[in-house]
Amino acid sequence: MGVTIYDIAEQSGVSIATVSRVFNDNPRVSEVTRATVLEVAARLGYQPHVSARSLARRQTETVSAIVPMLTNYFYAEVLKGLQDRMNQTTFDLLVYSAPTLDEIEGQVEKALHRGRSAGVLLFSAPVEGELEKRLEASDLPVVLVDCYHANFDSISTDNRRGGEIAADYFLSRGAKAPAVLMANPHSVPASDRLDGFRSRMTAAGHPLPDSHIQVSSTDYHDGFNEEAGFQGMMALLESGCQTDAVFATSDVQAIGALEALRRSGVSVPDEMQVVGFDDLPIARYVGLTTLRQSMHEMGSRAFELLLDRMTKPAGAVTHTVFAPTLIKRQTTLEEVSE
Amino acid sequence: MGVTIYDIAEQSGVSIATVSRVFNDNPRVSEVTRATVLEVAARLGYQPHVSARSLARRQTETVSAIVPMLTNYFYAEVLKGLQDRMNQTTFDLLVYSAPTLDEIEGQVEKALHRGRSAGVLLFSAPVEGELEKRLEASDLPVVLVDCYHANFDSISTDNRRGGEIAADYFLSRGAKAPAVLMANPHSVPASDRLDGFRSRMTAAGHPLPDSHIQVSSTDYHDGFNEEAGFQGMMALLESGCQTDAVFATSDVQAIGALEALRRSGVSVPDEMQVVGFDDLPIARYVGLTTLRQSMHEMGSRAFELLLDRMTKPAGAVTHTVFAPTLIKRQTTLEEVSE
DNA sequence: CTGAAAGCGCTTACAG
DNA sequence: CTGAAAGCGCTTACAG
Repeated sequence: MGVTIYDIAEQSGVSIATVSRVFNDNPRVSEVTRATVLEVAARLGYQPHVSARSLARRQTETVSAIVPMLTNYFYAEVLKGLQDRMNQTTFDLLVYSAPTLDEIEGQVEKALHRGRSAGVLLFSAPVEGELEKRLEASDLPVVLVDCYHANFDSISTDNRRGGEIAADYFLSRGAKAPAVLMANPHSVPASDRLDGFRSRMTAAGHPLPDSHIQVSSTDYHDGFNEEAGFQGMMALLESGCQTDAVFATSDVQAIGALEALRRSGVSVPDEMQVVGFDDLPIARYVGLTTLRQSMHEMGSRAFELLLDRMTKPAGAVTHTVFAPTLIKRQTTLEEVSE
Repeated sequence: MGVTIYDIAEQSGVSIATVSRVFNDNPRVSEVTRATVLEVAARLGYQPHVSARSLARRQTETVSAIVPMLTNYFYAEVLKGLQDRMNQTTFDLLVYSAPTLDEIEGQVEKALHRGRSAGVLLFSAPVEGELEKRLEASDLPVVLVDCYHANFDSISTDNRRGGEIAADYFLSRGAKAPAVLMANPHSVPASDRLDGFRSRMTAAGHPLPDSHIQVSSTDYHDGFNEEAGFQGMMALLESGCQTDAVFATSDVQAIGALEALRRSGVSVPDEMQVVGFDDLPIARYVGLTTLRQSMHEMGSRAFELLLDRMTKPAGAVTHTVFAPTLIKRQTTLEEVSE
């Protein structure tokens, strides 16, 4: 079948050790033999066998990413950043998906499987209990993305800060009775966004009543979905509370809310201001004011953190936090120049 | 480091061959030794080494997918379908991205690398020239997704039919001067959609003038992006042509177009009807009439085709085509019950 | 600078 | 039902 190192050795008149050295850029090979080996290899279309190489080297060149759901734009974009950075290397990317909490452990188990990958990127997972133990027990490098644990490198957005910015912005624009469209409470990013928002409102003397917090009624994507935003907004409108501003914990929820407002004939931003979170490409096209996350950069940095950890397994644990930035558009402003 | 087959053999008092047989479900092992081997393995936390296994077996349990861009919802959803199906097996998924045509070959080369994967899923790639040769030369199973080549199994949406349905629908609703927001012409799916639409208009005695075809001005995602739809719609409005209906070759383009219409004060659907393609989750929330593709199912079927091909390398080549379905919403209808 | 040899951790005929 | 042995295709000290 495949051309092996033996074929090349034979046709080049050298030993397999020398052929191997050539392909490992070992300097202890004369220029002339290097050239002939390369020439023969090219002629025969030789490629080193991936498995044989990792077995002998005791190390792979693949990285595993475990994400809740590819169809969530946030994960797709972070993975894109990861891939773009990885393309500068020879690493390959294995992608596992774990939509629900109980699936995470199983996928982590796969990713951690002996000989499978050189490192693991775990997305948006609460690292505790069995999962925590499993991760601690492994000697593979692990980087957490969009979540946190003191003992592992992590990278995430400052979600709490995002909530604070949203609250401050509403306050500065004179909102009297803001509400929050909240994803599932067990989602750490969502909770942090809510906490930041709430703390700022309280500090400003406008504590957020529980009735102004609408938790996602549907679990899909952890409550980060259009339907949840739509239903939440509807419930808010029907409850009769005098809400004049809504902070949604994601853009997709905000978009569902905008549709609810449109159908209900509530004008945006006059009667209701809306702020989302993420800054999806589409946000611009529905004129959504939102908090932008640096998704692409999170991906590329995540890979670099993993590389660092491979090099220095015992180095100090590091936590990288990106500040979200407020992007103002028509759901809060009348006039916008873009 | 890791626990090997030797450790288990020793502690179980059997040979490594027997241990191996147990883990390969070989029936030629007595129940009692099987039990003790399993017990010892569990106690030691044994996992077969992935690379060693594939080297010895001369086959891997990973599949490679090469997609243009994860951030494109279509690909994310198809991959989701793929993963869901793969999760019923022990296969893992390697994901490569090739945003531009000239990157495809390089990524295909990686995926085809000796010992890397058991099969390749190639998305939306024009299989011709060097790429075609490379694929033909390989003995790995290949399945094309969202593209076509006579010699390889493929799976795709009947894009031409989608265009026809859109045209028929516009005609039935009395549109006088439809226009098309077209993605990049080198995109085969986009061309097919346009062709179907155009042929039907011509057949009905309303041939589509070139001035009514707005080609994407931006290359991002092959012209399948909001900005392209926005600019295209703007150009159409400014051209002064009496367009009253627009078929966009994707939902994202349609959404950009809707924004352009909103800003220009053109009412939808009264003055302008809009139809997209894909049926993204968001389509429902902007009330977009569109042609739905069975993305998830395409993914799962694609994997099954690959499995079939692994089993029967010489079996007849097969082409699976999904019919798109028209989903009617507010961008063409006044009243909709959802 | 180069080669012979051991080893990476499995699988799989071949005997028994 | 079980074991000894060869082999998968590399890498890497160890000699020279």
